[in-house]
Amino acid sequence: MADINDNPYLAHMHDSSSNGSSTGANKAFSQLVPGQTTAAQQEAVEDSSHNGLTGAAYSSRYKSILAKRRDLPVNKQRQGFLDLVHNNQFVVLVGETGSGKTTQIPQYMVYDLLPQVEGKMIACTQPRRVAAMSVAQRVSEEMDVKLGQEVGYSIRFEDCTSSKTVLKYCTDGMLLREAMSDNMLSRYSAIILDEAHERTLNTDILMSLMKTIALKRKDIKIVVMSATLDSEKFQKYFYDAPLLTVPGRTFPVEVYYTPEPERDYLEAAIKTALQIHATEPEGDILVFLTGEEEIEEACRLLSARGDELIRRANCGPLLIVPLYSTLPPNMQQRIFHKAPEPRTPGGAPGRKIVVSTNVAETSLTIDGIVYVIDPGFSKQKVYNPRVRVESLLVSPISRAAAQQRAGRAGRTRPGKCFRLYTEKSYNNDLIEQTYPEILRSNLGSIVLQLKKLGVNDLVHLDLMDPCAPEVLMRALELLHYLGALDDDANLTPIGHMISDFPIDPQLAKMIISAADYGCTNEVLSIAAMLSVPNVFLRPREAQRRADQAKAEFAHMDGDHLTLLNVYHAYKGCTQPDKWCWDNYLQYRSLKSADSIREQLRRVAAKCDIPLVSNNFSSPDYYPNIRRALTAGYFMQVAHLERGGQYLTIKDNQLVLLHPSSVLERKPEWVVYNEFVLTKRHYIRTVSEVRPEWLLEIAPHYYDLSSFPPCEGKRVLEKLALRNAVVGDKKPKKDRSEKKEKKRKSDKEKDKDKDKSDRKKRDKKDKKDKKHSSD
DNA sequence: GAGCACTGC
Repeated sequence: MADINDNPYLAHMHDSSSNGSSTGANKAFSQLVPGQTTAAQQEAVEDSSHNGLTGAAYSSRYKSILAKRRDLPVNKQRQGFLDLVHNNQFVVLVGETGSGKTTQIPQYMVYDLLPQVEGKMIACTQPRRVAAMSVAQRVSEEMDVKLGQEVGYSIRFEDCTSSKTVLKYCTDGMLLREAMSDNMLSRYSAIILDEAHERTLNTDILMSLMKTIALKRKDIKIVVMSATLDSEKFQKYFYDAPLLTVPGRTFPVEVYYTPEPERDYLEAAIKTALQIHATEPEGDILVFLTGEEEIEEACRLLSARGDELIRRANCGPLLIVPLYSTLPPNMQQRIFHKAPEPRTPGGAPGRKIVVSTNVAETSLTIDGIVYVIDPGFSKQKVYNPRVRVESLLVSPISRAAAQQRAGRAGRTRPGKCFRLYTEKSYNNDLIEQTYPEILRSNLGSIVLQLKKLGVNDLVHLDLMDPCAPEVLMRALELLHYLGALDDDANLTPIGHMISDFPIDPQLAKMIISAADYGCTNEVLSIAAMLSVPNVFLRPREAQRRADQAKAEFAHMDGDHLTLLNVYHAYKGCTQPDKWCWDNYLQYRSLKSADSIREQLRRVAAKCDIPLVSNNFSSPDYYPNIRRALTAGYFMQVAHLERGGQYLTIKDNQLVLLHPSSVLERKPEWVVYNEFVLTKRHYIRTVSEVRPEWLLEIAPHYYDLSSFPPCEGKRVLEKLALRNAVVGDKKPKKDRSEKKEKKRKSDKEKDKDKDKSDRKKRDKKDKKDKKHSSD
């Protein structure tokens, strides 16, 4: 291998390590019997002078918080909850906003199961990291312990727990990862799944997993908590589990509908907002729109027309604030600013208008909102398994989402919600619930995780909403081509490794293959850069300057190597935030790429993947990186046809290079990272590849007999023919090719073997699919 | 010659 000093991409590399351990004596809650406590007993322990977990005297703050906790709606049902938990393995709990379920229920479980005595922890999952962190912080205060000791949290990049931890808040993805190495979750005596109504991919998988675990572990308790009244579905799914309903603590919200459908919801939203400002009493406004562009447009119009209103109608001043996730953090902070003061003392009050995407629906809470304007749309992810493309579509929201939006008006006092659609439309056109994510996603990564979790029969996988068989087939097909699954759909050694990486399977395959080409260091950086939101900024007012800045990083072989250049330059600069600003780069994305790279590096090291680089001056330095790309993304290749347009391989989709690509010269063969479906079909993040690599690296996929006719096929055929003629003279073949060859010949042999029914069915499905995609 | 709802490991 090369001298590391030759390679500018490695200048940043350094090791890091962390360690921490501590022990402490616990005093048992001597009068309590695990799994048989009463509310009165629990309260007596809480009321005593000393903390049973730490042995220390309770602080005065503890006592004042305790009084407030006793006042929460959920506390009135403490005994009822304990009765249900004692007599059932599964309990479903529906609690609206303000019920206190997220903070209190896990504590009741601690007092009931006494994890400090029994040696098994209690986990409470959250869909989002911030929630896991902030709730753990709050609960550690309520229990009068130091965060990270008895009460902690565990999220990606941060494990804030210790050997003393008895209650752990974590993201559902984190618990799922843990289950991959401990299939029975044997460290836990209870799992509490919070926000289950959101039906995120990870929650759905966890729920299914909990059913399997519960069958084999009669000692584990499972509480599923949700905020909606859609409880019957949850009860039924969990073997007719009992239900506990806890009222919330919010203010009433009056809902208004438009008498006629609105033709232009953007215009209607702006009009409504200004009308509220002119006629309604003090209180801030929250407007829900679908995306960045729409929001910026609305803010421009609002501020122009607002100014006019202020001049002509003597209204109060306006503070107009856009809100979407890619907005820089300092701009996001503006949502917490106070509404402006009247222009003159005693004049018309000022008002804040927040124009937001869905972030304000669940992730972010803005205090002081009294009026909500809901046009009834949001951008939603949809997955089309036929073309294997996930895309974002503006779609009508569900009734549940509409209720959630309306609820945002009643957090501090009674509010009003203006729906820009008719009541009839609300009742007849909107669906009850948003389709769960699992029905709208590519499942490649999920199927692999399930395999790792020990789920072998995916067809009969017990999900709350079973996914479409075609989506499963697509996932199995992808994993099979990547070499992650064998012909019996069992995990291969490579599959085990891929599943250890918390990224798309193609990306993981790319990293693993990079070892064959001596360039794991570089490919790790590229994989990290591909795992974060777009790093290139292009503000409307500085597009040319932004493009020039980007051109400085451009690599002639394509966008992947351009990303490598950016990452390297980022690591080499002294003032990263300023440097990013000067170069029109998203600092947040680069920082996050850096953490992800470190995580991937650790996983790679754990898998014994050598961390290596080629000699930087070698002519093969860059081609080898692109070979590794090909090893992961050989299924996402496009060929330039004579008409000057690209056709994707096998699917024969007409696509264009995305205008953001640095590739101006249209190479004949390209791999792409992403298929973007908007007004046109684009391929984004694209690099040139050699056709002979395709045949070498993925001969099982580039089996030309199964190819639909196209120009690209003819090129490959000629190439294959030539290879066959000169084949014997070519002594050196790379390792991965040999491996693939062997796999393929095994596959041929396998065809003659006796097969199980399921396997036959799988094969048949595959064949059918091939026909349909022709 | 264009877009990027939102999470998460």
